[in-house]
Amino acid sequence: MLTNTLICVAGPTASGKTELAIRLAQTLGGEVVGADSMQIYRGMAIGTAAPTEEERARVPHHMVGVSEPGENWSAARYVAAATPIVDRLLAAEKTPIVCGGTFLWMEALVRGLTFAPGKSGGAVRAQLEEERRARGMAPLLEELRRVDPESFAHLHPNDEKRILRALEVWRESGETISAHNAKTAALPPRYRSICFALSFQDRDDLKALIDLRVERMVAAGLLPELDALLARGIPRDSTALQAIGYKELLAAKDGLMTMDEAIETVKLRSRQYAKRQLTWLRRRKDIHWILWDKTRDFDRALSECLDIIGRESQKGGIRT
RNA sequence: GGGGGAAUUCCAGAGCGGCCAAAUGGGGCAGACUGUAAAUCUGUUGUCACUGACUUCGGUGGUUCGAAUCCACCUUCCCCCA
Repeated sequence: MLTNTLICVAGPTASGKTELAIRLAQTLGGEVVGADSMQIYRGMAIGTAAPTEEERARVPHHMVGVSEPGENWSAARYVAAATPIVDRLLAAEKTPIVCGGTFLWMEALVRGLTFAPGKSGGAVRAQLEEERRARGMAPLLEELRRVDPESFAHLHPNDEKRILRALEVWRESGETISAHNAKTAALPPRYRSICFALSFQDRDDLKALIDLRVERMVAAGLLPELDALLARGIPRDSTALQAIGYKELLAAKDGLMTMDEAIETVKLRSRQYAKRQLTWLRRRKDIHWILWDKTRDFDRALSECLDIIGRESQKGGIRT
């Protein structure tokens, strides 16, 4: 059992994170801490492929299905909520198995990122949005160039979201986001961690599994699940209904496409999402890849992980 | 059976004598990512010996200095009248 280290289980959607995390938790005497921006919501189990009742009965899960879908989460809020849980587990000598598809959240938790001030939905942000509506991006871009030339240099002019964010941080704190990020990047990670990423050797196998899983979601009642959310009055523009699967079926309900087209779109968007996840993970050089050959063999994956954990422990610093 | 229309690069779809390896969108591939991240943004996408050359726009043959663009025939598809 590891007592001062957490294990991360990453990988693109449908790669088998949930099952591997549970097996690791069972073997190491740990508990699963979700790191997923959509599985965090209640009532979206089918569409987000969240761990089932049976799976959750095998080992305790945290940060999964804990929020009303109408709420808005962010990486910062997630870190604030998950850190005490991780600390509590470590204090109880249980290994936190951090598992999920939102790698920004996962990394922020492990590294202990402190985000620059300014919360989404704040007054400064509203002001910025208003200025953009009134005068367009050009003056804002010019302000960024003046105020934070470093961010200006590496942000693409079309990347409005990040430009607004950079200005928000500046106006709110008087510190540039580039200075803040440089500062936090230099900090040592809050937790020692060993990270695994699951994927398939051949991406076509991943794609096939994603397609299959979407079909299963539909068969399992994705549409009724969406209807239930709508019946509960979850706003259509909420973060939760931006989730792949829900937004496409919603479009079909609105008559923008047929249900079959919507389902095909869900498959497509899921594949594209998986690709983005892989891009994110590829730049992490400290990650241990576990690659499936055609089918997912969890016995083999588990023993591979345990070998790696054993080797990493030998390197020192990790108490077992 | 008669009349009309269309065939373009992975897909859709512009182009309608030279500025076309061919707009644009989609998809693919690659990348970025520090408070919405299942989001958002970027690059690239005929081949090669890649600031140049070569092969493409249903097929064959013509007209022309020059054709994806014009003509003839052929093939396939669509529509209308029977």
